[in-house]
Amino acid sequence: MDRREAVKVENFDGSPTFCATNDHVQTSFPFMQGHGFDFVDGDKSALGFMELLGMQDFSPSLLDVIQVPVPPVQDPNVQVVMESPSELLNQPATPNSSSISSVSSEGLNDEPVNKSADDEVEEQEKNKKELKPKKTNQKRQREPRFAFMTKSEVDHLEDGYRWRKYGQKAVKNSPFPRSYYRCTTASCNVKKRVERSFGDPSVVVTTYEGQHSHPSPVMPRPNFTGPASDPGFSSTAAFVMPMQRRLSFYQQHQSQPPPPFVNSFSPLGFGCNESTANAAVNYLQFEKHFCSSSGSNLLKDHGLLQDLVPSHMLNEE
DNA sequence: CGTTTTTGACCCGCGC
DNA sequence: GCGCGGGTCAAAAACG
Repeated sequence: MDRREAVKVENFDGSPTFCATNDHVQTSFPFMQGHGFDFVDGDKSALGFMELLGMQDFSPSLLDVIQVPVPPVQDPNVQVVMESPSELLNQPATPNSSSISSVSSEGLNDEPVNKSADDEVEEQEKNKKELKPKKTNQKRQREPRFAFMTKSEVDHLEDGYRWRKYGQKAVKNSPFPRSYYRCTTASCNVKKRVERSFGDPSVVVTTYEGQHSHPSPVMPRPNFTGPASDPGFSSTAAFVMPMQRRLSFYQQHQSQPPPPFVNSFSPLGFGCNESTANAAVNYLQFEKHFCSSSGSNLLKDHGLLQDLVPSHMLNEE
């Protein structure tokens, strides 16, 4: 099937969000709204956007697309920047690159360092006395995060990595719970949250936090023929495959070399569910673009979907 | 039997 | 200070 349509999905706060559909899986980027991407139903530019994301050799165009939406009162070099409330929202409305890159580095590169050996011992000693001795003199550090919405009947979309669920919480004002997953790879600190949109229960909102420091553990099956028998794997394949495209995108537009694991990917030429691949491409592209660059583009969310979109974006409508 | 999920309790940040 | 909500822990259960 090649049916595609553009629909509108409501965020938790009721604000509309563009969402393009390709068959039964669709993905949207709420943060685009209000920055030249106020798509409406049937908007052809919206369809083109999704094509850029998932279907064609889109890499340069994708970058352009992302760079176009410059929030008002912001430096043109800074695109859409989402930050944790305690870190950026208190800052003036003229963020500069340095603040962003510093956040990026602390979130992405210093992850294993923020706990010294002394802290480790101290923590263990405290452990005997208290149940959960969290550091009291240090704010909990947040990884860069971004969310995307995917129209799917499956809550937990496969993305090529292995996740272990470590929590589930009821979401305020929503009948659907939020699930918390952590990458099962030992050294990898990536987390993700999965929840269904209250406005449209068919939409799954996936929020990724951090960046994988390892290749996807999922390998293709030799005799894989199609998605019918194993939808989960079809999604997995779809999410792994775009790495090649992702690499070329990175090499063309990033000043620094891609992480080693990107190059370590072997070509995966097996078939996949195209619609799921769209979501996969979307995620991978945006993960790369917003989470791994050294500061030119960094996207963070504030936790929930409404947090993902800066208030000035939401209020622009 | 190892791994993953479930789930209640707990921690933490924030607003009032 | 207190309450609320988000996020995490960890023991027990479930699963393969």
